[in-house]
Amino acid sequence: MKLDNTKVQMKKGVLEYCILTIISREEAYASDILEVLKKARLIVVEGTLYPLLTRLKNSGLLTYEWKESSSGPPRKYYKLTPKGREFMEELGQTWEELVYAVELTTGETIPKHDKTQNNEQNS
Amino acid sequence: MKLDNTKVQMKKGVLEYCILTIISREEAYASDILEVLKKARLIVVEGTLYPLLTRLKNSGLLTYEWKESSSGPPRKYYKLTPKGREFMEELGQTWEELVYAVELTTGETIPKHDKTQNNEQNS
DNA sequence: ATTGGTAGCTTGTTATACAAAGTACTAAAG
DNA sequence: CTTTAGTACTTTGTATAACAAGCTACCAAT
Repeated sequence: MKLDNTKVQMKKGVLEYCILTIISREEAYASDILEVLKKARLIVVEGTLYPLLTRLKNSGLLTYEWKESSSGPPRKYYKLTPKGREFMEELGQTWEELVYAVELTTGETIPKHDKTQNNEQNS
Repeated sequence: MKLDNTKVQMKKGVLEYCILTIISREEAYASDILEVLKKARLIVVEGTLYPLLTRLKNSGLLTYEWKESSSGPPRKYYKLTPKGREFMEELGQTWEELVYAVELTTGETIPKHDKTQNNEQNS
C-alpha cells in the first residue's frame, strides 16, 4: 500500500469528468487536454488519455474530426455530443456529492488551498 | 460506461482516507465504520470494508484488539498506529490537492456545501 | 532516403470495489 | 441438547481503469 498508489486510485473516475469539462469549453485534441490537466497538476500520461477518449467516444459522449496541423500529422479534435454534455453534468453532481461525503466523514477538515481568492475563509 | 460505475471509480482511494479518519477519532469496529459512512451517503458493503481493513492492518497503519460484545460474537476494534496517523495526514493532503485540481480544471464549479465550522452529522 | 518530432494507439500489469457465498460465535427457543 | 436467528468476520471471483512501455503513422527538413 503505497501513497503513490492511493493517489492513483483517487484519480479514478475523476479524470472522465475533468476531460469532459475541458472539451465542453472548446474542442480539443489530446495534447491540449494533457496541457490543461498538467497545469492543474493532474498528471496524466498518453497511455491513460487515449484509451479514455476512445471509451468516451464509443459511449457516444464524444465525437471527433480530423484537422490538419501546420506542423505535423493531423489531429483528432474532440467535442461533446448532447449526451456527453448531459453526462458531464451528472458527473459534476456525483463529484459534488463525493466531496460533500468526504467532508462529512472526515469532519470538514478540508481547508481550501492557500489561494488568495476566497474571502469567506475562517478557521 | 455507466454512471454507477463511474461513481464507484470516483470512490476509489477516497475510502481509505475516510476510514482512517473515522478510526482516528475513536477506535471502531466494522459496523461502526459502516454506519458513519452510510450517514455520509458513502455506501460501502462489507465485502469492500473488511479486505480494506485487513490491508491497512497488514501495512502497519492499523492495529486491532478483540473485545467482547454483550450481544453476539466478539468484535475487532481497530485503532490507528502512529504510522497510520501520518499516512492519514498525507492522504488528506492528497485529497485536498485532488479537489483543488478538479476545481481548477472544471472551472471552480464546486460550491461549498456547508461553510460554517460546526459539522453536526445529521443523524 | 534518412532523421527528428508530433500524434495517436496497443499490450500487459496492477490495484481495488463489488457481489455473493461461506465461516464462526452467541443467545434464545424448542 | 439441538435448532434457529442474528451478528461479525472472511474469502473467491469479476470487472474496471490508470499506468509503463513500446509501437505505428504522418509531416517536414536535411
